[in-house]
Amino acid sequence: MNIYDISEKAGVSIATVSRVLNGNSRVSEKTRQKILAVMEETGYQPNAFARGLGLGTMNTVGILCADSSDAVLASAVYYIEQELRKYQYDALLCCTGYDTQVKAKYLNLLLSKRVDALILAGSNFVEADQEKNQYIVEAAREVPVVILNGSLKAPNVYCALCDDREIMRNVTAQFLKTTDQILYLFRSLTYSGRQKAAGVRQAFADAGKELPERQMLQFNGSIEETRQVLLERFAQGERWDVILTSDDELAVGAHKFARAAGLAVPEELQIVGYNNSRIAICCEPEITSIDNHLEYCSRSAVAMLMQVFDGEAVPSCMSVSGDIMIRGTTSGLV
Amino acid sequence: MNIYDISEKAGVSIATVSRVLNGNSRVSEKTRQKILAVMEETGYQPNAFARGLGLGTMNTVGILCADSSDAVLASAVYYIEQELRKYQYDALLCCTGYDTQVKAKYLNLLLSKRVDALILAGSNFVEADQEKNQYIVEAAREVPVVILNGSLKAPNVYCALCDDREIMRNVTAQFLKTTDQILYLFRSLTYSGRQKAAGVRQAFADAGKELPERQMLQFNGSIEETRQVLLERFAQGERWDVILTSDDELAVGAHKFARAAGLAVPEELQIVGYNNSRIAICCEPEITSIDNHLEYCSRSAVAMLMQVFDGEAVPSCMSVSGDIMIRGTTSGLV
DNA sequence: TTGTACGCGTTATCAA
DNA sequence: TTGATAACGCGTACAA
Repeated sequence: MNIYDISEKAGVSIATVSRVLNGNSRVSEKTRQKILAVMEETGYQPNAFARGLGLGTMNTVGILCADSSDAVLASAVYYIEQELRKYQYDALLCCTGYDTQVKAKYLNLLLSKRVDALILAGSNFVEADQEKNQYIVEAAREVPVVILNGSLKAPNVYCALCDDREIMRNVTAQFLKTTDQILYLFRSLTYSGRQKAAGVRQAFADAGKELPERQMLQFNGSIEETRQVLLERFAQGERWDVILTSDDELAVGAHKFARAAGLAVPEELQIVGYNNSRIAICCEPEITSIDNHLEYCSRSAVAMLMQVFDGEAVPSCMSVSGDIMIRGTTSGLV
Repeated sequence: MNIYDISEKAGVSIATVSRVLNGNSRVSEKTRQKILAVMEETGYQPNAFARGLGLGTMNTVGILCADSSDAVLASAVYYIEQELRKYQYDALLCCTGYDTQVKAKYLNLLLSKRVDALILAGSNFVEADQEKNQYIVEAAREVPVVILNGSLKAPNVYCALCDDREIMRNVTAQFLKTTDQILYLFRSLTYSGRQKAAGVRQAFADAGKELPERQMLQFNGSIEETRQVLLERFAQGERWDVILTSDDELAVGAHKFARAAGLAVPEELQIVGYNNSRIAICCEPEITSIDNHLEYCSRSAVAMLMQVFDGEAVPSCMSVSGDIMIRGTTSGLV
């Protein structure tokens, strides 16, 4: 059932059918009704591919993310998809993993499907080595690229992110008033990973101190493994009053470590998570966590994109504050 | 840059270009190289819409899920997307929410985009009232429909699921050897929700007992709210030796209730979760949970679909056992 | 091995 | 307000 069949049954030309289909041009009410009736009775649906061919778009946006089963990324994908749909865009989802080569490959795959834009969800897309970001810059020559939780200056690239650096500086500074036995436990040096670490360092610098190497611990493992690695360090004599983390999983690991080491939380050890995710409230006491306003950023990212589509002037970067959700694992925060 | 430009620059016809593009028909090595060179230097990419129009497919599968930020559904979506990509299919993601009307609307939206198949992720898609499933049956007249964690008998509908009923019967039966003070705490009566409840009931029936109404508690709230509602019941004098739940969030709520009520776990109260998800291991003691093999089912669902595409004979339903992951919140399970 | 010509189902332009 | 017709870019019989 195509547009010719409809035009024939309705006794009009395909041009007229197309007109009522798209509702822009003027058609007499009588013929419009006639055509609508025929469409109804035949259950006609226009062919999306032909439409795409003619218009050069199928109203589709590609979402790239490393791993949509990760709680944070899953939420981001969800918010993005919801927001896109409000504007009648479909979401083509592509999980890339963390390898740059693979990311580039999949990005180009989506591009070859003629998506109208790309949204890169997650700070892992922007690497410190600018060479490795080149594929993003090139993609932006084809379609607008929006990066969630990452910053990259290039034409046609837009970013929406949280000021991770400032909130980490803030939190660290608060603790530094009473102690500098602070461990910063982080998973990776993605874009926001680097910002967070910089915030911690800056707080130390502002206090006229320097963050000792051994108080920065990079660890990318499960909750159980995190607990283990902290226990080992503890056994070797290391002591901390505060553990800051770059995500809530690590904080849960620290929480379990505290329990295993017999340390009272927050009296003997304070713990701060990041992302304010669901698992932060699964422990007792519940974990104080930094809210990076993922939903707000995600929706804003889409909103920015729509403005770009509309040809409006859009800032290349939008940033929101991180805010502290104070719960039971801290006593020294405001 | 289209196929005509390439053919012109290479001094051949578009047919030949198309042939090297698709690599099926025979082309002399010399002209193939020539054409490839031109493609390379011009950065030519065939137009996916035109291709879709001609072939009637863009190798896209629609994934419907109520809420891709839900941990379980997010994992399902992830596994499905990964598996689809192995077979060179793209995933069009659509989050529908839990309203049947909306689900039907979005399903038809995806259909209008000419997806090659639909995958319905999550047991909430199959309702008890068959009337409400009619839109799925109709969709299956257009394209194959695969349901993950739901069962629906209809032409061109395929299901991959876990035998929730049997494992719940099994677990309940084990506890019934020593006590019948068992509370079954569940969130909703989706397809698998109904199966789980039936399993609990059957175990009671097999033991010659009947599950009292007050030992079935339907509750759809947050962890904190779950804790509250159990505390209220406890305050009213209700006592349980075991709390079985339909998902790990509810189990965490029960866990927090136990702590608040001063009940030792598992000595005074045993708790069983469902889904074997990440949050089951965030508490202390960690929560015994039923593994419904979501990854296996998800990948199998896609595999089934590919076989349907290939015209192979495929069973309309595939089922796997649920298995118990025994952890610290139980003592009476094997 | 290669080329010609048509079909796929729209949208849009230009006349009428 | 309508209709005829040319794009859109590709795949593929059929012919050479």
